[in-house]
This record gives sequence, structure tokens and C-alpha cells, in this order.
Amino acid sequence: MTTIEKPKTHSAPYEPQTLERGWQERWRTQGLYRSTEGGGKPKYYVLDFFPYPSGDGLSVGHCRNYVPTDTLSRYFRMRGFNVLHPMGWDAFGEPTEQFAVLTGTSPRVATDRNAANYKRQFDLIGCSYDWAREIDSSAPDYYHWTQWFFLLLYKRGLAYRAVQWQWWCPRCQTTLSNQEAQDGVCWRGHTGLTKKQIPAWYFKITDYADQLLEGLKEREWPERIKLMQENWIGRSEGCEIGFTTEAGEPLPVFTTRPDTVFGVTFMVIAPEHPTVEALTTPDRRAEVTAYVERAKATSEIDRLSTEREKTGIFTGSYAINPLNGDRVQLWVADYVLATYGTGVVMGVPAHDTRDFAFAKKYGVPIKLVIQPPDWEGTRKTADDLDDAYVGPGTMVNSGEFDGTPTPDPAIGAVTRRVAELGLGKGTTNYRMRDWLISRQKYWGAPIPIVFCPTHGEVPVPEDQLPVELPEMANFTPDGSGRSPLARATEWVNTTCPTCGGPAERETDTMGGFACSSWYFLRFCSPDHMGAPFDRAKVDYWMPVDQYVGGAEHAVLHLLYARFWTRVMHDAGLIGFKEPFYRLRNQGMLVVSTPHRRAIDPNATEPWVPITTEEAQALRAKGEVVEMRSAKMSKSLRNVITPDEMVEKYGADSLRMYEMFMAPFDQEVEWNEEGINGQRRFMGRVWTLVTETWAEASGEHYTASDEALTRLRHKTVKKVSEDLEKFRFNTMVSALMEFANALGERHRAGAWKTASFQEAVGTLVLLLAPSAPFIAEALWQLTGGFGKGKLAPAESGDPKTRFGEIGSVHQQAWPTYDESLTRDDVVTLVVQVNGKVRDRIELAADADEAAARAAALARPRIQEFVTNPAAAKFIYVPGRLLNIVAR
RNA sequence: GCGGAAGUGGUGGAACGGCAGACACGUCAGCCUUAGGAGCUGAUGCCCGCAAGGGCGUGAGGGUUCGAGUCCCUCCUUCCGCACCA
Repeated sequence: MTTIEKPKTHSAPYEPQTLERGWQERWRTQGLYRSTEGGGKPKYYVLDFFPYPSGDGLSVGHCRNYVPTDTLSRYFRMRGFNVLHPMGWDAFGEPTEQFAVLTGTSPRVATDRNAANYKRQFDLIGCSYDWAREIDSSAPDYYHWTQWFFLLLYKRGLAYRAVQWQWWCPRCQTTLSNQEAQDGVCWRGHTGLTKKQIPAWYFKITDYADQLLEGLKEREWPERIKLMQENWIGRSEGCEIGFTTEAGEPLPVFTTRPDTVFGVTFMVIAPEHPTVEALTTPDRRAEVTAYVERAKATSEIDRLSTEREKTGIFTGSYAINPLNGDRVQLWVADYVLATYGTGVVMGVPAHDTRDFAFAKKYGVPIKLVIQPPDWEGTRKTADDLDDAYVGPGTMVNSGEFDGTPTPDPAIGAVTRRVAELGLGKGTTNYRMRDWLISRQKYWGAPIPIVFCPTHGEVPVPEDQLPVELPEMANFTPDGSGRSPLARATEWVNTTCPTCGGPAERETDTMGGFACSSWYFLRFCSPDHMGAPFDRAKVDYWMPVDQYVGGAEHAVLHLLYARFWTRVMHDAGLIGFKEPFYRLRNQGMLVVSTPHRRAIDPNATEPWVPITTEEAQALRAKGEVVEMRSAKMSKSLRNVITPDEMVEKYGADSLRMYEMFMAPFDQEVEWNEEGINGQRRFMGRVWTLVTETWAEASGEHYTASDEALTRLRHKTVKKVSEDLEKFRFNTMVSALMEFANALGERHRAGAWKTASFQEAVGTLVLLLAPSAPFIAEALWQLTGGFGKGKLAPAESGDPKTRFGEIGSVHQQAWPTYDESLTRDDVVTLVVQVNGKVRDRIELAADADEAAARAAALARPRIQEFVTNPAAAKFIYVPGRLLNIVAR
């Protein structure tokens, strides 16, 4: 035991590198961040999107997520909440497998190494995760339950195997879900996606389309994310109408505008539609076949581009409009999607802009069936249309419906008639497709299905789970389109759970988004055996109170997890339908990076980021290189790591800066110069507290400093409110202003007051969530200075005095008195005709007469207001007096 | 094209309809130091002025109001989302 040495008048300098060392270990030994259920405190579950532990480690960009949530967790703990703040690894995935292919390192080894590195970095930046709850989605005792959920979905008819056209990434050598393949670019950033038709497993997320839409309503989520999910689900109500071919074959269409059905002059079939061939007349065959082939070869992105002019080709056949018997041309066009609606579209050129353009181009007739209101009584016809008329109006040329106002009640009336005639019915369509879960990859959770020659696909019985990944040495795709697992012959060859005869295992694994669809439940009881989770613990902790992660998962993880949660709810496993109560997306952290012009002048992004070395080479060749913002990425070698920042400035300064830089949800460019400001701030706080303590130790002052007391209450209020509202940047400013006010008093020698001592103590507590290391060091050093415990502890190393005074992180959050957050004397701004002319000190509650008198007594005001009797006064108590003078 | 968000000093950004530019970065000056990419003090929107002070200022233009960065209308720009969904 060493005795605390009272610092000399000039205290030791602030050295974060040594100061921060060792605290995490002490906190962990003390079990400070262990969360246990119950205890009478309200619970608060603060969750970060669990990361994929990549070999690159964390960048300061990632810290923009983790630092604020950690600060929030620490704040809620001090506020007396039972906080669950866990961390784990979304460990299955393509990059690790790729790494294995390239280096021969086993994915297991690479994953463990990467996770350990992440953990080290989280520790370094002061994160307060409950590591006893660490989970790893690639561990058998985790994916055991991912497989169990697969079987649950299977048993509930929500998992099925089918052969359909799929997105395929040639680089990843695997199929991808629609969500992962948006815009023809794989979610890992690979272009050149193709389509492939192979058997694969699907989750029937479409069954939950309406529920998923409905459940969005009460979520405290960014509107942007809710909108993206709504668009993705893409619900649209309409009517299916049974057109037939002239030969009598059914050819139903889906339309949202049944009120225009009498205006159909042509129909369009998707090139992939199975009936195209049969509908093509012999004389048209050659042309149609060529068109279809061309369409299939055209990339999906091009086909879906609105820029592109519509093309199509006449099949030679006709269809019959069942409502009026019209004979209409049947066309094939690549803008019609085989996967939406019925793959056949009715063409109403007069009332649909796209159909209008198509009809004009190919000389298809245009028939007016909805009369615009201002055409009433005119002789205008379809020939007078410059473009399709899509607005409201009155039905015309529509037989029994003539005169019906549209869209209401016409749509309903026609839909009813269609149903009465047995031609169709009102239906709802969704853009969302079922979720493709199969991946032809090794490093994923095996799909627990066995194929038996006699019994077909057989689910692996629950007591035989987990289906463990076999050890393999070579993960290189062999080009067969099958998972490397197919080569693990011993593992593949198994017995049928039903008959015991020889059978083969499914060799596809589940995409990583299956594993991440339930991890938030596992955190509630990470070591639970015999079930995916302990119901009581899930009931206690769930739903997640505050979820934080990047917006890029808007229609991926965030939709999948909601779907799984609803399935579990329907299976009676949990008592809630939505997993995440509040959601926030942190803004991206970008970094100034050299860019060259895109080679393709029509590229969507005209600038391409490059490395500094590439930039030098290009500049030497006289090419244009511009500095622009880009995401940090290892390949661009523009990654800033927390390690180097902690080394240079300390973790506290990094944390403060991450939050101070910009509003939480806003994109911001990293600027290392700024972090110095926080480093200086930490240094000032250190000097202020240690010097005050050294000088005042043992003394208790009684004088009060009313203004400082009020500032303290204001600051506590501001910091608390800002934290809860995710306004971390202004929270930091408030702390700086508070510290600056203390510093001023200290320098002016006006610090020997009780108010000052209390304020210094409060400052340390207010800093604890944001800057946990310096706050703890100061707390231990001063023994809760300002709380009456002025003398240093009798004995012991300041770093191990938990027993005496506890950790700063176990202290109660300071409270404030609302009445003291307002000043009693204010500076009243005096305006004349809206321009500020003077300022007067006045009691906050002064009435208007007093304010007027005070203002008019001032010579500066008298100059501007020559005739006060004629003036009008606007008085906002505590703020301003505006004198409107003539 | 449709929908959303945003345009504020040299920079990041503050600002319940009420003192625009808090808090920082940077810059400049001074102090201290053997030295400093350290620390401290001060100045720092623009224009006029020695100063006191005055004028102008939140993308552009209009409006509402005693008062507008903030509310309303038109336009411009940027970012994001959706984009043949029948």
C-alpha cells in the first residue's frame, strides 16, 4: 500500500496514454458492466448493430456508432437504469472465406483473431460492454439455434426450396437475395451480377408483407428508413381482370386502374413469360424470338432504366377485352416484369404516360375513356391529347359506366362488376419477393436438411442439431456453382432421419442475415442451453430500447429481423411483435481522398476514389486528380484507426471528438486537426481539477457563487437532455462552456466558494459517460471532490480505491433544480424598430412598465426614441423589449 | 420524373419566431520557453472608422410579423431515397 502523495501546487501534466492504462481491467474485475436481470431498476437495452469482425479492424468511422451508444449506456447506468449493453460477432461471411481461399487460413482461426482484435479496440476506446455476454454467430452453440429457427420456419410452411431465376455474384460465387443485389451491384460492392436458375431455399417473408408494413407505424425510427421499408414492400391495391387470348387461353392482368379497362388498346407480355412462344404467330416468330433473346441479354439495370426508350414487338396475336369484347394487339416488351403481378399488362395509352409513349411510337390506337373535367361540353377526343390524362374525371366510352366519376367511385364499381362477371377480383400486389437464403458458401450455418432418395427433403431432427460444419482445408469454389461443402464427402453422405437409408446433406449454407435476425435475443441469455433463449430473460430485456447502426441495413437486417420476430411471436415463443423500439442511424464518417475521373463518361458516379500513390502517378501524367470525400476503405489506404488516435491523443479525446464533430446522424469529413481541441479540453479539465484539489485539499469553503450555481444546474439539464436526444455535439459544447467558466474563476482567484467546489465535482460526473478514463482518474484522485469528501482517502493507490469511494461510473447522475436553471437577473435586449440598440441588466421577472422605464432612461435609447408616447412596445420578459418608434 | 432532407464565417458547426455565428478548428498578435507541431493571453463574419459607433450580412427573389436563419410562396444548388411495379 502506498500513500497518496498530495500533488504539488502545479500538478502532474495530463498524460492520457498512461492515465488510461489499466482502468478497463479494473472495471472488469469489479464487474461494473455486468448486467443481471431484476433488482428493481427499470431496464434499458442499448444495442449496436453487431459487427462483422473483418481483418481490417475498427476505424474511427465505426467509432461514430460505438462511442455515442457507450456514452448513452454509461449515462443510463448512472441514472439508475439496469442497462444491457452487449457486443458480439456477426462472424459468418464471405470476406473470411475469401481470405481462407487466398491464404489457406482456416475461417475459424481468422474469425477468432479478428474478433479478438475488435475486442481489444473496443477496450481501448473505453467501451463498457458486458463481455460475459459476448456471442459469436459462427460458434456451433449459436448456429445450432439459427438452424433450429430454420426448422421452425420450415415447419410453419415459411421455408421452401424452389428453382427460380436468382441473382448470382460471379465474384462471390454465390446466389444473393434481392435485397443484397440492389441495382445489379452485390452488397459487397461487386458489379457484374448475373442471373442463374438453380434450386435454392426461400423464406416466405411475403406472407408477412402486410404485418411488416403495419408494424412500421408506431416505430420511433427515422422516417427515411420507414419509407424505404414501405417502398421495398411496395404494397399496391388493384384488380385482377381475366383477359383471354383470341384463341380462348386465359391471360389475366393486374391493374390499379380498373376504371380505365374500356380504354385498353393493346396488351404487353414480359419477354420471359411462358406463353410468349405459343402466342407468337409463325410470320412474327423470327422477330419476336430475336427480341426476346436480346431482352434476356440486356442487363437488368438497363432494362429497368426509366431513361431508356420503350421498345416492344408485336406477336401477331390478339386478346379479347372481356368487358367490351374489343380485340386488342398483343405485344412483348422488356419493360414488363415477369415477376410482378401476372407478367402481363394492359395498355391504356390515353390514361397512362408509359402506354401513351408506347402507343405513339408503334402506332397503336388511343381511346379516351376518362374525360377531364374541363373537357365537359367540348368536342375534344383522344387526338387532342398531348400526353396521357391521368387525373380525375368522368368515365366515357365505357358502356354502362359512362358518367361515373373517377377514380372514386369508378374503381370500386368496375372491380365489383369484374367480380360479378366472374372475371377476377380485387387483389393486392407486393413488390417484395420471398427471401432467398441459400448461399453456395462454406463459412455459414448449414441448412439442416437431408435429401433422401425415398423421402425427398427431410428436416434434420432437432435432437441432431447442430449440423456442424466439417473441417476443410480448401475452400476454393470449383466452378460447379455448388458450395465447397459439396466436396466434404464424408459430411455430405449421411443417413435419412426417416428411414435410415443413405442420403445426402444440403450443401448450401444460410446467408449471414439469417444469423443476425435473432442475435439480440441471444444476448439476453447467451449461455442458455436447450433453447435459443431463456423466455423469462427475453421477457425482461426485450424489446431493444435503443438500437443504433448504419442506414445501409434499412431493407436488409432491419426487415429480416422484424420478420423473424413476428414468426417467433406467432409461434408463441415471445410476447412482442417488434424487436426494436427506437432506432437511430449514425452519419457516415468520410475522409478526403484523391479521385480520378471515371473512364466511362456516362457512369453514374463521375469520380472514382484512388490511393495517394495512384494519384501521384496520374498527376505525373498530367491527369486531373481532385480531393473529394470517400468512405474509409482498406483498398484505398485511407483508413484512420482508433489505435493511432488513442496513441496520439488518448481515448477520451477521441471519444469526445467523435461526438463533437457534427450532429450524430450527419455525414462528416474526418479532420484530425479538430481532435486537438478535445485534447486541449481534456488537458484543461485535468489541470483545473487537480490544481484546485491540490490547493484546496482539506478546506471547505462556504461562500456561494450564485451565477455559478445556476450555470451548474443549467449544464446538468442541458447535458442530460442532449444525451437523451442524441445531441452529443451540443452536449460536448455545454461541458466545455461549463469547464471554461470554472477555468475563468480559477484564474481570477474567485474559486474559493462552495459553489465552485460543487461545480468541479459535478463536472467530473458529467464527463464520466463521455470521457470515462479521465473522469475516473479525477474521481479517484480527489475522492469525489465537491461532494463534501474533500480530503484524499487515507490510504491506497488512487487507482484501486473503489472500495472506499466506488467508481465514478457507479455514482448517481447529478440532478438539477428547474428553478435554478433560469437566471434571476437577465440581460434584456432593447431594440428600436427591430435593431439592437442597447442591453440592460434587469430582474428576470420585471414587468413591462419596469422594463420600459429602464430602457427609456438610457441615453442611447433616448437618441433613437424621440417621442416615447407615440411608440409601441413589444416586451418579451427575460428576453427583449422592442420599441417601435415612428 | 416523384418523394425527402439540407444550403449559416476560411473550416466543422450553434441558435424555444427574439442579441446570428455558441463551442471548436484554423489564422493573426503577444507572453513563456534553449527549443517546440507544447502551454497561456488576446483578436478573428464583411465594409467604413483612430475610436465611440455605423452599415451590410444565414443560396436567390417575394410574403407574413413589432421582429424571420427559423413560418409561407417561387426559383437555384447539393445530398439521400424511389424510379418502368402496370
